[in-house]
Parts: sequence; C-alpha cells; structure tokens
Amino acid sequence: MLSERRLQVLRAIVQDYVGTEEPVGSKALTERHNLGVSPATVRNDMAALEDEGYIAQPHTSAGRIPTDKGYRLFVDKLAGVKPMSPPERRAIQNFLDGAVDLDDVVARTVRLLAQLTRQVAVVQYPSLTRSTVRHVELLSLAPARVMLVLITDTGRVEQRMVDCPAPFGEASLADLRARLNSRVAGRRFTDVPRLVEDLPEAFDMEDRGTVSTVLSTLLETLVEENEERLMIGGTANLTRFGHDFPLTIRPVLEALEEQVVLLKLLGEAGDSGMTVRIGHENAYEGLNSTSVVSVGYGSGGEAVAKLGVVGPTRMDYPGTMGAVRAVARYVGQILAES
Amino acid sequence: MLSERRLQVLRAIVQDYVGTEEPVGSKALTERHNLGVSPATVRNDMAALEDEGYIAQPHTSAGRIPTDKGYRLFVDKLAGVKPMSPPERRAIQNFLDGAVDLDDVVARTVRLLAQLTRQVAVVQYPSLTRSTVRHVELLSLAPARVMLVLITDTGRVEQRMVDCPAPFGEASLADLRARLNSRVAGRRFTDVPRLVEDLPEAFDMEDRGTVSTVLSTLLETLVEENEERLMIGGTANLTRFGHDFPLTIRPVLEALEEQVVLLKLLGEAGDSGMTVRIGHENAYEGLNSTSVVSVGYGSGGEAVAKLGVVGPTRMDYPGTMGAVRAVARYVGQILAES
DNA sequence: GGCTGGCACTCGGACGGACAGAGTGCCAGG
DNA sequence: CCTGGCACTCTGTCCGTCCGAGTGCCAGCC
Repeated sequence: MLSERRLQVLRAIVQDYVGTEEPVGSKALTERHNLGVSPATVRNDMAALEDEGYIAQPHTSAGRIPTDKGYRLFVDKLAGVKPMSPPERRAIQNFLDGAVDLDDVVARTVRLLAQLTRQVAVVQYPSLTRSTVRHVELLSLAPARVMLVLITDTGRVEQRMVDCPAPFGEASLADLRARLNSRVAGRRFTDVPRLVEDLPEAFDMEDRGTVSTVLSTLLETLVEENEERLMIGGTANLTRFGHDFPLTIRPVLEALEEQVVLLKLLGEAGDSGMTVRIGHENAYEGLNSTSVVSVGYGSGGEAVAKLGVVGPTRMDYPGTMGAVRAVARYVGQILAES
Repeated sequence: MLSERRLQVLRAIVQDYVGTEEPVGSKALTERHNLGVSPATVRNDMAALEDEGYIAQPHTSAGRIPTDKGYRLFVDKLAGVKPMSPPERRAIQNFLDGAVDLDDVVARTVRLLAQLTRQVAVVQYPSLTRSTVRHVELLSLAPARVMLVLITDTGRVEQRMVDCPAPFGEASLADLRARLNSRVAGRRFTDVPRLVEDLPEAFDMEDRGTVSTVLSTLLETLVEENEERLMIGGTANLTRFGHDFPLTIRPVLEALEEQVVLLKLLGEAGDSGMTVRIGHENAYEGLNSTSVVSVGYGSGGEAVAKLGVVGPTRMDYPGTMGAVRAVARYVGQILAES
C-alpha cells in the first residue's frame, strides 16, 4: 500500500502534467506544491511509484509522467468531480432551453459539451429500445406504397418506406393505423413485437400480407443496427492534442467516424453512473492514448442513452467529469419537459 | 495569351505536384512528360508562367508549385471531368440502394463520397423550401400540447413541439389536420404561408389562438436558420493533407464544425452545374488553402440541395469532379424512387 | 527509520558550421 | 527560338559540442 504522501506526490504529478503537458521533475514538484519535504525525498517516492507502475519516465533524464494505471488511481481515489459553478449551470440551461426539437437538443448538447470540456463530444440519441411509443403514423404514398413514421416519447422520429405486396386501401390503412396505435401507444418498444403479433388476423385475407409487411418493417427499426444513432462534435479540439500530431489524431478521427466503434465504446461503459475508461482500457486500438468519460442520461430515473467526451489521457478529469455530469443532468430535464 | 506549350507545361506541373506533393523542377518535368524540349526551355516557360502568376516558388532554389490562379486555369481549360468506370458506378449504386430512409441516404452518401475522393465530404439535406409537402401530422400530447410533424416528398421529416394557448380538443385537432393537409399536401413549401393564411377563420373563436400558434410554428420551420441541415464525413482524410499539419488542419476542422459557414459556402456555389472554388476564392479564411467542389442534386431536373467535397487545393480535380458528379446523379435517382 | 544535502552521471535538445543536392537564371552559340 | 553550360543560391541534413534538467545513490543528521 502506498503511503499518504506518495499518493499526494502522484496527485501532484498528475495535476502538473495535465497543466504543463511536460514531464514533471522532483524539484518542480516541491516548488509548486508544499509537500513539506525536499526534492530528494520526492525522488525516492517517485522511484517507488515507478516501481509500482503508476508513473514512467519517457527518457532516462526526464521527469515522470503518469501511466494509465496512475490516472486510474488518480480518478478512483485522489480526485473528486469538480462541480460546475452556478454561472456555468445557468449557461448550460440557457443554451439547451432554446432547442426546437430532438435533433436540435442533440446538436446543442454536442456543441455545449465540446465547448465546456474543450474535447470531442459524443452524444447518443435516445435508444429506441428504452423508449416508449408515442405514435405510429402510416401514410399512403401510392396504392402499394406506405410510409411508416414512428415517434417516441423522447421525441425521436424514425421513418421507413414500405413496399406492399398488394394495393392497400385508404380505409384499411386507417384501420391499421388505429389498431396499431391503440395497441402500442404508450408502451415500451421492447413490448411491441409481442403486442402486434396477432394483428394481421384482424384483417381480411387480401390485406394480411401488407399488414405483415408493415409490421415487420416496424420491428426492423428495433434491430440493433438501425436502432442507435449518435452525433459527434468538437473534433477541432483534437488539434490541441500534442505535437506528435498526425500519428495520434489519425486513428482517433477514424474511430470517431466509425459509429459502430463509438457505440460499442459507449455500450461497454457501465449502465448507470459515470464511467471513465483510460487509455488501454479502451478496447479499440486507435483510442489507446485517449480517455473516454461517459454517463447515461434520461428523462426519469432511467437512462435512455449515453453521452460523453473523448480526450487525451492527459485530461482534466475532475473538470471533465463535472461537465459531463452536469450536461447529462440538464439534457435529462429537457427531455422530460418535451 | 499563353502558348500551347506553356499551357502543357502548366498542366504537367499541376499533375506532377498533385501526384508527388513536392515542388516540381524543370528537369523532372522533361523526364516525366515528353514535351519534346529541353529543361532549359521549360525553365523559360516556367519563368513566364511565374510572371503571369500561375505558378510560384516556395524558395529561391526550389521547384515550382501552382498558385490558386494556376489551378483555376487548369480546371477551366486544361482538365476535363474524369468519368467513373463502370465497376465504380455499379459500386456506387449498390451502396446507395441499401438505404432505409433519408437519414440513411445522406449518411451513406457522405461515406461514399469521402471514400471515393479520399477527402472530406459534405452533403446537404434536401432543402425544405425547394420541396413539396407530403403530409403534416398533428399529435396531441397533452390537452394544450401538440406535436407537429412535417414530411416532405424528399423524405425529410421535421418535428416541433407546440405549446397551445388554450386546451385543444381531439376533434378540433382532427379538423385542423384534415384542413391543413387538404390545403398544403402536394404543394411547394414556399406556397404554404399563402395557403394557410386564412385558416384560423374557419375555426371557433376559442380555437383560433391555438390554430394560429400551430401555423406559425409550421412557418418557422421554413426560416433559413432551421431549414438547412447537413452532414459531413471523412474528416480523417484531413490527416493526409501535408506535413505542416496543425496549422492547416485546425481552421478546416473549425470551419467544418460551423454549419453556418459550410452552408454559406455551398450557397455561394452556382445553383446548377458543378462549381469549383479554389483556395482564396473561398470567402472563409480558414479554407484558404482548400478547394471546394460542389454540385446540386435532385430527384428531377431541379436541384433540391447540394453536396460536395472539401480538400487541399492540391487535389486531383478531374477525379474528384467525376466522383462528385456521379454520386450526385445517383443520389438524385434514389430520391426520385422514394 | 526516514529525511536531507551533495555529487557524479546520463541523456536529450539546442546551437552552429560544413556539405551535398536540387533548381534556378543567364548567356553565348546553333 | 531552342539548347547546353555555368555560376549561384538556398535548403535540408549531418555531426560534433555544449548546456541543463533530472536522476540515483550515499553518507550524515534528526
């Protein structure tokens, strides 16, 4: 077990390194933090911390930088979550309050988060499987062509074209619309398959094929692949990363473009509470030198999706965590209102 | 006026520079293109081209690189549009055919364009003002709360929450929905304000306030600010830009994040036909070292929006223009089908 | 036992001169 | 008008030197 002072040394190293972006030496440490001991003592502590794998030296004669393990300890034991100041809270609320629809809420959230943390922001749209159905609309576009529009309680709208096997009359369409809505409106999406199972039976033989087609299209929207959407922003902040640029930024941008990768990343994060994944803890290789701070958000107690930021492992964890938490909270409120 | 050979020299310089990313000298030119003259002659031509401002030397003893003016001449007079090969065409069509809805079409188009050109792709959603209304849906969420959903012939779906000044009954809502649709369905969006002007008069006094509120929310979606949306992709390709990285990439990423900037950029481009804006021709400063190739696309003869790519001025113009044109054509087809 | 000051050592980054190579401009001759 | 030749310029690179930061270790002190 590490002594109290050694933990303080580690904390000081992390703080200084995050601030200066340069390896920190024993002398500088004693000057900027009053640890009450001399550089030589700190050197001994640093040697111990290095033995334990919490810090490392890039070169023999350089200062130390924290390892992933060091950041982990810092986040778990040494740092709290820095709360937002009241003016910041007000700014967040004002900014989000102006949104006109869900797309706008998500877009604003991304911008806000990117600006507050000065990092790359990722916001997932409310998941369909965790929402309830508000309304299903069916529009006839051509005799055998129907447009299906799905609206959730979180304001998400999905649309699908349906090519019907047979012409489908306006009356049948209205009938289907009414029956469908009376069954699924207000219900959870995951219950929909069960609730509509026997619906075709209520229709004439000639319409059953079309009804089945419409229903299977409806169920398809719940398939994982289509279900999740997300928006990212603040990629310009990547340019602040470091000096060893292209090598670092390239794989990160590539990862960000792969929605699948990002969704998996967010999916792996714990379902409730804030999750911090540091460096190599991220399964995706391109993100080995970044950390991901994410948290679920939702209108009620339950999370309907996640949001978070991606930044260098060398980030201001308390501040970032504070911003992420605060934004998630306000987004939840906004969703509850709409 | 420049002699034929000098134009050929310019073309050769552009081609070589685009290929190698390095200033090209007189000797290399004569070796790689059989111009039929010696390096010394080419040097004279180069001096003339430099006097005219078509090429420049980064340093006294370096080769020449094209200026914006040089690229402009190249694009206007010396280069054609390189058509896509049949397999490429098939790949484009296959890729786009799998789309399930408009969001998916746009998302796929962005990916496709980014991949084909290896540059940053920008795709605008079909503009509302150039579309026609397919359907307007009104949903009652609470006694004094209505959700407005707008669906266009291009498959775009917009939603807005409406807080009504007074409770609005289900019957009134159905009435409004029916009247509204019978007036605007199939009509151009720009005609909507005129078509619904006198609609409140058809309602009881107590409902008029709500009807007006709903209508003005409907009209608000046409306001420029909300009207346009776009999607970008392929930002990872920016890392291929050059070696003088952070300075170049930063402002570009920033510009790409500012939808307003991008929309203005696309807006300035000619309304029909392909537009190429080279370097300083772009009003936005951050894009001074990039070129924008854009073209309108649409289901019929008329363009409903634009798409294009953003890349370094040193890009393969014929190839890029070919890809942009081909993609726009296929996207138009897809939209026409849905 | 733990802390401290001192000391020798290592290593990376900055500075600066020398050098090679690429490319140019110009000129005289065909 | 084109060509070969020549002197010149400038950049990028290589290499040796030097300086400073930081370390590890040790003997001494509290």
